[in-house]
Amino acid sequence: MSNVRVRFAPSPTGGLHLGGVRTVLYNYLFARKHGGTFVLRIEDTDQNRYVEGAEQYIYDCLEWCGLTPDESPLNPGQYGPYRQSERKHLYHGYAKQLVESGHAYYAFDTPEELEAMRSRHKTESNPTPQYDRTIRTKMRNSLNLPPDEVKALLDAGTPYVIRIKMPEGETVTFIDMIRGEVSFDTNLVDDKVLLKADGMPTYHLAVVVDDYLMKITHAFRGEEWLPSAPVHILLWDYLGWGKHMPQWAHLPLILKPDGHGKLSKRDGERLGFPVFAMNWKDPRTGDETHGFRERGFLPDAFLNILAVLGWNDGTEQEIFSMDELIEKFSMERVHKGGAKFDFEKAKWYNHQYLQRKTDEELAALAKPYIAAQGVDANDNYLQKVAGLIKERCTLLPDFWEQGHFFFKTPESIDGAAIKDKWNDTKKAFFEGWMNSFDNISWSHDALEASFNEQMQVHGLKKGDVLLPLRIMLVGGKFGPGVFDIAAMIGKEETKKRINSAITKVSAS
RNA sequence: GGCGCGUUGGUCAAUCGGCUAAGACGCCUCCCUUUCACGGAGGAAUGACGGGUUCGACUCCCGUACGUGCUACCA
Repeated sequence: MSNVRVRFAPSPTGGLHLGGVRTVLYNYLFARKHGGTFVLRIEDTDQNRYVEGAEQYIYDCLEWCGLTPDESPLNPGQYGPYRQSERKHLYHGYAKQLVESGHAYYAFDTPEELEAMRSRHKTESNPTPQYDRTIRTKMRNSLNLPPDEVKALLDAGTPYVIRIKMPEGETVTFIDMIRGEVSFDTNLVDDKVLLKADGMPTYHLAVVVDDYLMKITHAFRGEEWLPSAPVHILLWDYLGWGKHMPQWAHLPLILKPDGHGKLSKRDGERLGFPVFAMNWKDPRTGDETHGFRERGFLPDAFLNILAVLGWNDGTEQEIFSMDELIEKFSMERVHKGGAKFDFEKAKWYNHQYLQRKTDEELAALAKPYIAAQGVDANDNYLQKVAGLIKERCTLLPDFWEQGHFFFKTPESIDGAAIKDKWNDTKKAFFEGWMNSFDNISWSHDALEASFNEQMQVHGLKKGDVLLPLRIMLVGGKFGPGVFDIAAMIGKEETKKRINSAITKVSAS
């Protein structure tokens, strides 16, 4: 086991976005490839955003994907606790240490005062004034207040936050595994809050403290975190942990297929595709957001889709097994730019994965969808059906869509397509063919042979009766070979469907 | 507005100075199949723009444009 340790650190505020799953995947692949440890840490420092069930939902998603963490709140290692809310007592000391070393300070400004500051300094050219090196001299903080007054305020239990004191005129530079060298001017970064008035750390403090304490060696997160990276880099340094700082990689964003901006769950609902890994029902609003699992995606296909959304191995390979991904993945080959999500290609992947399954596996996968229609098919029959229709199936629910006629008599048939050129000869043909049923073995080949024989008898061609037969049996112009279907559904059912269609066509 | 990051066909993308610019999805045509799908063969479609550097630039540098992210006591 190497010393590589990575972590996925979601905040349990809702469903797990496909971008989040990709971050998990990349963490997982990196850990496996390097024989390291994959940690799941719950970032629940904002109690206002706590959502019932969201944490469990994350576990369920990871389980469905097969991306099980080596250490997590459910399976603690030696670096627990793994929920930040349970680590609350750890952070204050570090924040205080930063104040004492002069890299942070107490700020007593109330939300109202901050609000006032922002509106006071707001101008056309500076629409969002920041609490930065120029503003901090005008606020109520331990940098400006006399020491005894600060002490009095503290002793009186006045609410305060601790802010980082951004240095002046420095350039913070670091090497991102994907982007290479990235640098920031500290004059342009504000004094971020490190410890909130409720005693909880903000992300900025927590991520540094926890990554250090959990001995994280490589930190991967979305590109949206890049602007606050200098704060984290500085914190690692100020806390005296510089040489232990993880290597960073900021992953490109996943964007909307149309329009602009990053992909949100709303886009999925609007464009008709899932954005979350699994269905998520918000307990507060009751709103349900659709997931890939319920849409009928296979977890391995889903993961393959995400793996190549921003990464490729430099060859023409499109389909990768988990073992291949582990072997080939490298952060350096992750694309820098954001990628628009393409649902059509996602479906193509799922179709590919479906084709690679055995009929037995497909039957097991399709069974719940068939059962949901009130059909209790036996496994052997289901397997044969699966083998016959799988090329036509892209998503799991397609097994019913494409194969329902194997289980139930079609409720309605496209009669017009038969009636068009219907005549007594054809009627005689079908009756004659049905009469031959008792004299043949019920198989694809025998059915086809007797069908051809009857065609000769009545002077008909395939084009005259093959399509009508299909419609009689399946209801429309789709499905696998007609004789395969007849062979499967049996003699009585075949006769029943033909007779019913003849009656219907003759009557109208 | 400021700052960061990015920019190869409609989409995902290869290319690490030699390109007549791969491949995949999607689209179109044809073949196979008297259904649909699968499969096969073709096709249309790409380096944002302007300057450098270089024998040579999609590849390196600079600028511009555009896109995107951040700019909370949210993550």
